[in-house]
Amino acid sequence: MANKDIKKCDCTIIHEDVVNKVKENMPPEENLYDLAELFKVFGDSTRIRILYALSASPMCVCDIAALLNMSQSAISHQLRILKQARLVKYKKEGKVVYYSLDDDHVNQIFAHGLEHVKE
Amino acid sequence: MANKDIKKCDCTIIHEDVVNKVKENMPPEENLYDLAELFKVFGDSTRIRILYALSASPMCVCDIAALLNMSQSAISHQLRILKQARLVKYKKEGKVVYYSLDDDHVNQIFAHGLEHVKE
DNA sequence: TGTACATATGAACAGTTATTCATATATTTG
DNA sequence: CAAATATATGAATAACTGTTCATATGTACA
Repeated sequence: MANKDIKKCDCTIIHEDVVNKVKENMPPEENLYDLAELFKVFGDSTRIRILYALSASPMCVCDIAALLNMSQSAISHQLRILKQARLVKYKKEGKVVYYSLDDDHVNQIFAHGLEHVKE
Repeated sequence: MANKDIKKCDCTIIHEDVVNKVKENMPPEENLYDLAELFKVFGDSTRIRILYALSASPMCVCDIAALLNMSQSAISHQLRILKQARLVKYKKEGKVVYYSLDDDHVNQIFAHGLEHVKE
């Protein structure tokens, strides 16, 4: 019953008890999918640099482009992705759009990630 | 001088002071690159599910494949990536290879990520 | 109203990536 | 040694992604 959708795997289930127990405690598929989507956003050095920059100060698009030495268009595209992931927010002042971090978790996720990387 | 490599950006630097200050406080390019590489590993739902499963219990390759209803080969390929990122370790016992989490940060990164996703 | 400028966006292209398939390696057991 | 089984791996392919280029949108100001 608990195994009814185990079929694609081409090998014997060696420890059925372990598999079933772990399966019971797995979070909903959807949560893990969303989590992967979130980390996918962090998984690009341009976006990481944008987030890091914004954690220091809100900035407009041109400033970010200048800071990272990249085209305005490239930055704008990436900001859209960060916006969709609710990681940055923006405030329009005339022609200029100021972006800033939208979430406290960002810094904490960063911190733990950096610990890992530095070891 | 601080601006010597600002050239690719096709727009005016609106707030040079902000840009320069943020630039001074940016971590080394290399660290941010490594950080992005780490998150890239988390940015796939198969790998996320493997990590989550292993956080519940060490498992062998066949068990993981059965649990996730995927081919042994696909799991093995992903385990190699997780191994290279030093996120999982393994112990060989006869024919069977047991994988387990290799890092405490994993759980903490997970936790903060889930907080974000659930909001 | 027209020009300049900050930002956004769609299409295209190049590079990357996850899975599959076939097969190799290694270990156990008969 | 031969057969069975657990795992690893290389090649191929399909899908995805980041940047560029061209252009559109929207605002300020002369």
